[in-house]
Amino acid sequence: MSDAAPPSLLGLSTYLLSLTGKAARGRLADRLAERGLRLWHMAVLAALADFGPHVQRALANRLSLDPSDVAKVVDELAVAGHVDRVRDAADRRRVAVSLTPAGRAVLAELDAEARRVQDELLAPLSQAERADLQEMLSKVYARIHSQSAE
Amino acid sequence: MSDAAPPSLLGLSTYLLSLTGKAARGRLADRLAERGLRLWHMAVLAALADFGPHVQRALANRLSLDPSDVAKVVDELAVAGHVDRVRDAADRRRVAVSLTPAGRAVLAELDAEARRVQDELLAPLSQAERADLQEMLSKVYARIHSQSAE
DNA sequence: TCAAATAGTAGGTGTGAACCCACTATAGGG
DNA sequence: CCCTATAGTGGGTTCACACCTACTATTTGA
Repeated sequence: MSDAAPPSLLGLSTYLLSLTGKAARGRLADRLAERGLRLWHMAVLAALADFGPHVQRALANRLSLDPSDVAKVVDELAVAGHVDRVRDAADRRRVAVSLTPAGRAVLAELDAEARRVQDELLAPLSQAERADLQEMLSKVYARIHSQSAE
Repeated sequence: MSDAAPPSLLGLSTYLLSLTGKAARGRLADRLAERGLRLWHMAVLAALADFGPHVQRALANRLSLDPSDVAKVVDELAVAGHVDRVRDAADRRRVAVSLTPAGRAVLAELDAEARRVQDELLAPLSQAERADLQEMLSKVYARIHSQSAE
């Protein structure tokens, strides 16, 4: 039912990135929402899976997320049984967060879900193109990330 | 200051798209904000420039924006002198929205601004890569758009 | 000519994200 | 032993975005 969008916008990669990014984010978020999760939950689970247990402060740094927001996300994951929180015996201020087997299993499902979203979203691209896209986005991301790290 | 992000997320094009899209959107929005504008203002100006005057309902269809939100955006653009609103003589319910010369000039500046953002964001890519990216994103967008149009 | 449909608009709702402050508990250095 | 820094947490603010509802003015068609 919608008419054609303005070509002068569609000629801007910036604009297309913003639109496709929103679509990607939205679709992934929808799948996560079916399990009562949001993107940050997945990000935390992924960080724990990739790098092992974290103190919350470290999670905040790695994910560029506010410590108080980390606390909330971790709390929700703990309630769901996806992570364990154990207070550090040596430094009782710190809380070590680690993945439970259930959390690892959920993450695997979320990853599969994400790949399904990806297949659907990138359907018009050939396998070679998808690889190129991944490569280019990685470069772009690397620059963004290093800049924000300053 | 930020540590490395989880590789299992960065391996997902979905996730990279979402991140880079957010960066693109954010940076562009920042530039627009300096002029007191938001992305929808630019979208409306672009639609008027590309397709000529629109009745508001047509703008809403073209941009997939709620009619009541179109009214607000158009109202702000009219106050700023970027668009004219004239009531249709034949059908006095309708309001034709058209670009003023000032609006056209502002749009040109916004476009230049967007291209600067783009150059900055896509700096790690060669010219050929940027063209490929644009091409791929166009395909992906076309699919998204046709789906939402159903 | 009257009922239904349509264009525009004012105002409000819900949500998610990003941020920020205050507070408690704990640790560590001088 | 105290002063400062740090980890975690609860609470709240702000903002943009998408959406929805109610209402007025106007047109159209039976």
